[in-house]
Amino acid sequence: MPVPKGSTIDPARTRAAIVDAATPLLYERGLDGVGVAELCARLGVSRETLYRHFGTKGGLVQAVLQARSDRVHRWMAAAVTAAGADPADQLAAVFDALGEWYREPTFRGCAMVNAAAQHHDDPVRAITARHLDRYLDLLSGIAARAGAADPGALGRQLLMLVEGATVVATHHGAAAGTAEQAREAALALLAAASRPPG
Amino acid sequence: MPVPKGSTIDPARTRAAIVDAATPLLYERGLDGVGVAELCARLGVSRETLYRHFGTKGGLVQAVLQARSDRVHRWMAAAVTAAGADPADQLAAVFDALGEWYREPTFRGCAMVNAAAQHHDDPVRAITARHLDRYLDLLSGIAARAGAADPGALGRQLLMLVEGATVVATHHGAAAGTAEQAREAALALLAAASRPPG
DNA sequence: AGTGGATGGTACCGATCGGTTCGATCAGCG
DNA sequence: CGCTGATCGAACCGATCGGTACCATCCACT
Repeated sequence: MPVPKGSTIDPARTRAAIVDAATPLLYERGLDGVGVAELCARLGVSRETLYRHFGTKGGLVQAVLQARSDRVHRWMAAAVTAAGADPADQLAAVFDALGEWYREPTFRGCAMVNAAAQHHDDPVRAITARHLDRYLDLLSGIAARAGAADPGALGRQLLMLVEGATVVATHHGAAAGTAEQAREAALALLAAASRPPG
Repeated sequence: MPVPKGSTIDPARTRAAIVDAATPLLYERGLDGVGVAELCARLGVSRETLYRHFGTKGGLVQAVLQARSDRVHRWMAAAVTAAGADPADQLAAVFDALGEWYREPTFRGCAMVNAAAQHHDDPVRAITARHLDRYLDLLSGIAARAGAADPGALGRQLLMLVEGATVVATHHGAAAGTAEQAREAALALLAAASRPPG
């Protein structure tokens, strides 16, 4: 039964379509860079439908950010698991995936960082903070499997490389091998931390 | 002669005062988060004066960003020169300075990254790109003095740590020793690159 | 004292913003 | 068929936006 009881057209499908269509537009032009009018026009959706599903523009923004965070996380997790069991290979896979992202013509930096730079208020910050937390979990897990003495600290250092590489790639173009340099730095840190000190 | 020929009140002084007063406000609330009306009210400046000096709000934004970039660069350069001749000490001084910044209650992330996230258009991007370039020059110089095989590549890796640490500090609070972890990572990369491979 | 440029204060402009409302339309279920 | 609810399209609202115009004021130099 593709349609839930008591309704004719599936609202959940409409909602998902709106989120999917709004995501690239809000990412490219910025959360405040595109108004509701243009948003509805590009989405092929009436104003009333948008407000009935999300209540406010901020609600749509939160839904878009949450969906994007989930998507990025699934993408990264898939890249890691596809890299095999070696923690170094897994870490290299993370930065290779980032390199692919940087080379996409639509790349405009980390959507979470961009969003937080604009709306340093309420619920958006919660979403971006959770996004970074999930990233940290992924990297700390790699650090732990590599036998790092302090997986949490190494994970945070690796997270800095991930976000820093994204910032540098955003501002210095994708041509230079930003992802490759970040990967080498990450592997060097991982190797140093896996080796007992002294 | 504090006053230039042919004028009564020094316009340059007024302009500098406007830039100084607008800087923290635009940094805290975002470039688009504060309107011209409130801006003038907080600055104690009439609308006409602001537009005569900067032509448009974008002109004021560019002047503010340029001034902040200059100030940050002077601050970092001073921290480096005060650290002595050892490149490792100089690099540590950079991250210690960052740590002080992160702990300031007004810290809200890198103003250049925030600005670029909002206005990914022409002149703002030029200012932020030059800001990162100057940062890169500073770090590459340290890498070169440390005898790195590829000072440019190491400089970019260190730049990633600087910007990444700033992002993490912005989203994870200043409590955790973000700057210290970044400093250790940077020193580890510097030591590894100064040592001949193999 | 008088002159002229710099400023403050304020009203005003058109445009756009986010958000609301209303009626027509359309798809599915009984 | 008739009913119900999701949707569209467009008009509309108040607020705010960046920017302009006008005038009184004020300061510094002659």
